[in-house]
Amino acid sequence: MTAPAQPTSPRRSDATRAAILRSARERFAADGYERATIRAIAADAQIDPSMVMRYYGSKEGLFAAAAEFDLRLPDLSAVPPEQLGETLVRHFLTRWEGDETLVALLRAASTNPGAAERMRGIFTDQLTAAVATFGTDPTTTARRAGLVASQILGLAYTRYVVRLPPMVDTTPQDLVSWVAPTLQRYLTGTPES
Amino acid sequence: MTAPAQPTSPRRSDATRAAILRSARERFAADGYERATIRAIAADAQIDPSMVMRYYGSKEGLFAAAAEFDLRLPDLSAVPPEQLGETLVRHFLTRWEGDETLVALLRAASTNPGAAERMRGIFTDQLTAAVATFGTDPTTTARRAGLVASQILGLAYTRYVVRLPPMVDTTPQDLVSWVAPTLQRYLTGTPES
DNA sequence: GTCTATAATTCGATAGAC
DNA sequence: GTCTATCGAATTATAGAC
Repeated sequence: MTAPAQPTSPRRSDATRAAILRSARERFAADGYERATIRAIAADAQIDPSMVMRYYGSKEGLFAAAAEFDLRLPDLSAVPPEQLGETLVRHFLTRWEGDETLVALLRAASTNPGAAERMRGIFTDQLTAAVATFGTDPTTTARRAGLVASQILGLAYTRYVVRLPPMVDTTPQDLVSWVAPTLQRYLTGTPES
Repeated sequence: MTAPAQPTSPRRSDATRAAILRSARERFAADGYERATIRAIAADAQIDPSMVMRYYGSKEGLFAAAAEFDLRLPDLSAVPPEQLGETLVRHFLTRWEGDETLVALLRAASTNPGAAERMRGIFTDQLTAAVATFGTDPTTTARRAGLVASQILGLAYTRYVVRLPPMVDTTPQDLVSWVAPTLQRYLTGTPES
């Protein structure tokens, strides 16, 4: 994959593929899966619509490529136990403030079954794995991860998708201080606490 | 509106209108705004597609009628202050377990600007008004309502839309005990608490 | 590799017979 | 009030010229 040993092939137009993916993420994030059209994506990337089909086969294939997403969760076992909540909120806010892929996935997962499946996979695999790295009762791991996902995705949904005014106007710092204790309890606490 | 003084008009086929609305809510809830077609809704209601247009004018008009939604929030000023969180979570869970209108709105708001506007209106007006009924600093009311909305909608999104396994499998009782303290703090607490 | 032309569907909406 | 027939527009996807 990353072995350009020959100076003869600087990849003719890999730039085109990258441009398509950028435009696709923008459109999918802004309009959702069905309203984002291949024609519009191609126009944004200033290429011909048929190129999209040639490179990615179908609209589903394009989405699958554009919605590849890694939460890039930090190693939670290296975090002081009482800072887990704060670490997580801060990570998520910075992670998706600069990358609209998650917003695209969030919007698409509302109506597209394949996107919903991918969303389940990401949060089930990546988040559950991260939660499992520090020592709580293994039988509660999945539930703790689910609760964290509910608050994290609710934050993203209200701030980036529906754009509720109070959630849009609040600074990342304030959001962190309000939401961190919630995640902290979901991760390490008990219901009644 | 509600003055059927004449026994002569039992409304010929108001039943048809009601059947259309029921099917519309089902389809909008299951498929979102753009995938839910007038043809499919009419088929579900076992009527002709043109009837939908005749009664509701357009697809947007149909959605507007089908997505009419009242959160039916209880009078929070009559609730013991320390039970506010629990009261709210329990209310929301029962409210939308038996009514798919909110799920329809949740899905549609992801891609349809009009539905998003309605969602903003519902949570800005109804929820903010309810939060304002008990005595906290008025300048924090909007933010508290926004935070509550983020957790409540995140709960609905993960449980009913994306259907994350741990969120689907958890009983309403357990969800209440986990989420109630979160809302309690958003409503009456401080960030650091 | 890039683009034109178009096939094949599908949808919202309209007109008009009965 | 209800239904048939259809229009016009938009979409994904394909075939093939250059």
